[in-house]
Amino acid sequence: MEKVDRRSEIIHISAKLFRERGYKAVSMRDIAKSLDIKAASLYNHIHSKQEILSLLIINVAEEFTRAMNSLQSSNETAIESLNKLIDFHIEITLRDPDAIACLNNDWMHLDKENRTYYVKMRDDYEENVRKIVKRGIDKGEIKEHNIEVIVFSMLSTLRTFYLWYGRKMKLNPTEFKESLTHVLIQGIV
Amino acid sequence: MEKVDRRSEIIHISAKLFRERGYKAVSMRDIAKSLDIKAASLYNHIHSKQEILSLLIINVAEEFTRAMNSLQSSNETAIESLNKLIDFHIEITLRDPDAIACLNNDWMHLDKENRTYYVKMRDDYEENVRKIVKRGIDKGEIKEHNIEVIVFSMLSTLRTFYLWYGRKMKLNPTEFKESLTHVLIQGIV
DNA sequence: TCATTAAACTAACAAGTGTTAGTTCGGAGA
DNA sequence: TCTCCGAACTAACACTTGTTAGTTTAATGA
Repeated sequence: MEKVDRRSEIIHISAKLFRERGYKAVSMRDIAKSLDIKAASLYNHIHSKQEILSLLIINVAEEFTRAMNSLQSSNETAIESLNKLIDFHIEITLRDPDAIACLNNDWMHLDKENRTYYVKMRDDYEENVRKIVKRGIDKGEIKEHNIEVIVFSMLSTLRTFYLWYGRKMKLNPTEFKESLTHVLIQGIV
Repeated sequence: MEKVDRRSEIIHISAKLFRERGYKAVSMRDIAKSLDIKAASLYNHIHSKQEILSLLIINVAEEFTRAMNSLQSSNETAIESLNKLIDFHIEITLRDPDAIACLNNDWMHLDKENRTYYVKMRDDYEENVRKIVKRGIDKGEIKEHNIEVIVFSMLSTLRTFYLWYGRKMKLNPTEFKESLTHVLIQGIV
């Protein structure tokens, strides 16, 4: 009954291995061995190693882009927007931490076409966060600090969340979300 | 007069390449080509590719450890300690961003011995930050949030600082330091 | 001037890389 | 029962990897 198709199995196990060692350090034979088959058999299900990487990275990047766009449309306060931003970062990270690790660490190994596409999405994403913060400052919701510093500190934390959750953190997602939001927005003093 | 020895040249150019593509994706022939020599010639100056990586990572890791230890001894407030922490993170990052990139992304490619040593240093380091935050909470300097969330948010930001500085940030180090300290400690609202 | 030496070179190695071609095999549908 | 066909296999390919051995070269110091 547990009929999950091989293709998804390959992609999931690859994500796990790429996360542990990085794309370049994982060979097709490594992936195959994890599934108890031979490397050549992988090609019955996927076209290339590169395809696995693009699937992993582009899918999750598009997911972030969609989440960001759905934020854009509503007209709420900047702080409300940032709250939702934190929200979906946590949600996506919990759903697929391995893919996020790949995105963070191996995007430069995408082929030219996908790399360009990814970098465009990333830049647009950051620009949107910048706009939210700017809006908050203009309306007096956010203190007048350097925008770049705020954006950078927030995104650094959210992007490397996958490294921390489950390691030392015993909170459930809801508690964690609340705690993180406070720390990122109200500060610690 | 510009007599910098080859060994340091090799290490610096390697750091730059490792940062761009990752340790596994950079070959000895790549490093050699950057210096306009052949791969075999590298071995007149270094013992192995692995040696380059350990030098880069262990040196900067020890630098962080030393900075942390010098913090330990003084008896100042937790906030003052965190201020100094931010300080030397910025300072070390500005001095050697490439080595920090290697440390962040390629530590898992260290040989067993150095990997164990590095992980020990990293864990001790995090534990020390945790202690500072705990001290701050106990003395009422820091709000009673989940310690792990505070430590994680702070270290994530400081560790990925190398990715941001120089890209969009036009501030000089002093201005930047002030801005970052405010954001990390007082929050943004 | 001659011996020494650091640092470059060429050539080669064994192992590992992603990938393709062609084959085998067992189960599903006619 | 026979025919397909997906999914595994073996074998091999062309190329890249880190590294070693042995050689050349140009500069230095006696």
